[in-house]
Amino acid sequence: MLLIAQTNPTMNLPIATIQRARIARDPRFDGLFFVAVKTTGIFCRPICRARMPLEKNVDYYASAIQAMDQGFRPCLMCRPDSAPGSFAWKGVETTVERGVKLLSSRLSLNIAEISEKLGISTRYFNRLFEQHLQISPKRYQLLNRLLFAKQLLHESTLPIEQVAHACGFNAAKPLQHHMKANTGLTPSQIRRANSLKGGNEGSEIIVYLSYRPPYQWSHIQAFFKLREIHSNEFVDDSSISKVIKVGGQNVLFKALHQAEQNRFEVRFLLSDLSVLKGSIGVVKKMLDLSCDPHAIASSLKQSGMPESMLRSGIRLPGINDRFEAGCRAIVGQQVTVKAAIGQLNLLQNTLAKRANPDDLIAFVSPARVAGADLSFLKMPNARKATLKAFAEFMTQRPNASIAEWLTIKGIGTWTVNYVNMRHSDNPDVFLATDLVVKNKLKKLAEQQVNIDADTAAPWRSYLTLNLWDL
DNA sequence: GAATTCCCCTG
DNA sequence: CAGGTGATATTG
Repeated sequence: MLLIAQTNPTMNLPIATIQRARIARDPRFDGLFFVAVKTTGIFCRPICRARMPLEKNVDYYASAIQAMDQGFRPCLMCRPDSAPGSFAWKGVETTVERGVKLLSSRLSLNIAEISEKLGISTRYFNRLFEQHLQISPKRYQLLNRLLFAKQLLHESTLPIEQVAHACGFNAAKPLQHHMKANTGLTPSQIRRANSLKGGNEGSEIIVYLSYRPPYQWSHIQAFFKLREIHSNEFVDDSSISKVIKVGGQNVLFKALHQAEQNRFEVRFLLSDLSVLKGSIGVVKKMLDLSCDPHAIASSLKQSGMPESMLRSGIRLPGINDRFEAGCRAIVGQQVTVKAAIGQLNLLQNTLAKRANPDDLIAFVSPARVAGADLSFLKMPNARKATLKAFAEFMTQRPNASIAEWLTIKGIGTWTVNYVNMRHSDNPDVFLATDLVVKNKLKKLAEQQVNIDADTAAPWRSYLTLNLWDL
């Protein structure tokens, strides 16, 4: 028997395909249909590791909601009730992924603290890590620390003692010891190859971050300038400054573009060196410094994008903070960039007052927005409610996956995709439903220019960006 | 490496 | 519904 409702357009699959997908536990069908077992009253995802039920005992549903409506309860192993893309949904893979991320961005945390953040025992974390990456977390962390130390020795003038602290060591000694043991060189030998001049004035730390040219600074500069939130960031012709939150701390940075050297000179103002690595990561992400412009350009050409329209060296302007990204997306629904940014500035100015009009301060916190009366904003009431619900959600579950935001009323696929494009590390987000993108594609089609978005994979974010004016 | 948890089948 | 089987994830 087949109980798939026609309400789900993806569900026009032949029954034989569904059956085969189930037997094979084919992950490509995960989320497209659900398997309900009549004998137990439990429903699962096609990938569920549980014992395979007999064909005569199963019903198929297009959605978890439908299965639950029919009286089935979600399986405790495969969690068909969780949102696709969430941590619970993706399981072990994301745990390792998050572990790697934490390990390489928070150098001062030990393995026990990381495991705790992941919600698993250190024992299991060790095993998973070893299993997937063939290296222990401890060793991975050490090499990461040394790599970062080497970078700082080369690309900053930070004293060695402070380099050690920035890498999660308690003192210079252990850094010297491990560096010598693993690279054959001591930190001061590495430092000697550094030709950078100038000290670190006060508590300011200067780091030089290079990129692969070409880099179209004018585009990313204009993009950020147009979306500037005045008390949080400052954009001028050659630099961008912003207060970011890293590891619970506020960090001010100023990234100055130095086109001749293909790099940015980045100055950080931070109270604790342990967040330096994370801060550098944020800047790299915002300015898209790791991208390979040549690979992207050739892939965009394949999609049918005319050479004349292709902006060489275009970068994806990133947003590191998830709450900020969500706010920008929600407020930006269905309105011009200008209108949206006006409201964001109003939000920031009303709820996050600065002591001194020249100071830069952090973006308003979720708690502040959740607790505020938002009637001062000029936007539809429904959108204000969404913004507030989103802020509440973020105070409760700041680490929930972005896909889970879909459960909030007023947050749909466009909003989630926009956030994914600007915040996630996946460069393959195509905003097919975006109004500007649609209009542009239509206009191009009228001029006999047909763009096949799929062939731009895995760089479809850049295709989207190229279709926007700014 | 054992114990636990969870699922599905059969009687 | 109870009892038994098999399989995987996770822990101590």
